[in-house]
Amino acid sequence: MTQTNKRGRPRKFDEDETLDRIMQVFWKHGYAATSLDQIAAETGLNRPSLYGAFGSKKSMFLQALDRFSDQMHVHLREAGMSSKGANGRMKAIMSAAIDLYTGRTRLSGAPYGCLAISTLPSEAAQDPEMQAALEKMVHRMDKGFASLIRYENGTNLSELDIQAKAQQLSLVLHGISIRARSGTDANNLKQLAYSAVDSLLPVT
Amino acid sequence: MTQTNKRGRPRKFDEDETLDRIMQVFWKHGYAATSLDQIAAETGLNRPSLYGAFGSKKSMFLQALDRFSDQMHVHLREAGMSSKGANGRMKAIMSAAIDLYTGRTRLSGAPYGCLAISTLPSEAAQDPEMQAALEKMVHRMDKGFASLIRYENGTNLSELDIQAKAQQLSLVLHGISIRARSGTDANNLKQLAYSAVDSLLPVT
DNA sequence: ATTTTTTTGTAACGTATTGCACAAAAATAG
DNA sequence: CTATTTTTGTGCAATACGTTACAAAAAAAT
Repeated sequence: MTQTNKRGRPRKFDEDETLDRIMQVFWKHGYAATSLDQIAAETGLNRPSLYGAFGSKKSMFLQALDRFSDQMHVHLREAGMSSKGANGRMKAIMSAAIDLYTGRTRLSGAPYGCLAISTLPSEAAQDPEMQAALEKMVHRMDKGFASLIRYENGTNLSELDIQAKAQQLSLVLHGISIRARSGTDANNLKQLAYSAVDSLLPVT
Repeated sequence: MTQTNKRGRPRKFDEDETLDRIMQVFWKHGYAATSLDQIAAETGLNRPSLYGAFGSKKSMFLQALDRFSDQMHVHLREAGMSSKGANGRMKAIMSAAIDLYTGRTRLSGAPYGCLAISTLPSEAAQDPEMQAALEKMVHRMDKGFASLIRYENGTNLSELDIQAKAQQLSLVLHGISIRARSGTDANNLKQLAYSAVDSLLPVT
């Protein structure tokens, strides 16, 4: 198996746990306004150790982003399983996303919105890698919503309509992330999200 | 009238034109990643002159933001006058906003999305003034859309529904700003926006 | 012409930044 | 026990940052 006993001096920290803390710092302050000193203070490591484990600042950020994306998708997928029908499942997903965005989840400690939507746009115009990361996040969400609609669809919608509706739902969720970051409370956001779901995926 | 002849040495630059250039720099790079040296290079002024005219970096940014907000509202209001009916006017507004977000306007030179939505979220969590600025931008858009719907409404919608629909439309436009920043082209965004308008404000 | 007021531009200050060099420390391998 | 490998932590290098001081310059006022 994965031989965990390597040669040299053992690490003092857990890589995943540290990456979670790194994620929190970027989530709060954004990319540019976060310094490696802040990260070092928050994780308990010093800069050279961070460097050795995660590479440059940008590499740290992109790794934290990947981790966020994966954890968010697990979180939303679980929420979507708790209901039946496109409308109900999508509302459950929206509710879970809003809980995440407003700091009501183990994963998120404060109402910081979506890590990607809150931090990437300000970097995207000056760095193609950041723009690509943003595009990837958006498309991943589109794909997830499309596959849900496709699965629940009673052959009523064309593939084009499915993808259009999925993009509409992503749009709404991104707007909700902005509003979460601006201070709107969770109940208010859920009302908004639910009526958007009702108009896009009526209960029939 | 406003006596433009003041006592001391005259300014070498036009304040409004300079603020427009400052706006462009923040628009592209965001707040934190923009340095005063960049602004100085782009405006042709040196840092002390910038300081004298606009105050601190944050003060510069907030002034550029106010200017953007005003110019955008003029731009959208004009677009909304060119059509009739809630559906048509809102589509015209969406189209104008997307032109602005994708750099097809005199005001915007590149597909940088909305200045506020692209830059403020990453600062909002660590600075209450930035969060307040974001909230103000969002609410101003809500109010504008609500007043259009209210004006065009045939007494069919309650005041609560009007405000809900206005918030939905803001939500959609904010999501579109994100997508513009991620590289989606204008035609694609307009299709998205138009079908959102159709589902929220049907032609009856 | 002299004074007054304002802007300009150089220069500096103090701090914060990313990234790295290097020796000490801590583990395994032989 | 010795050699090898990896991590740790101190410290530093080189630069970039926002902001302010200050003297020269340029206009109006007296």
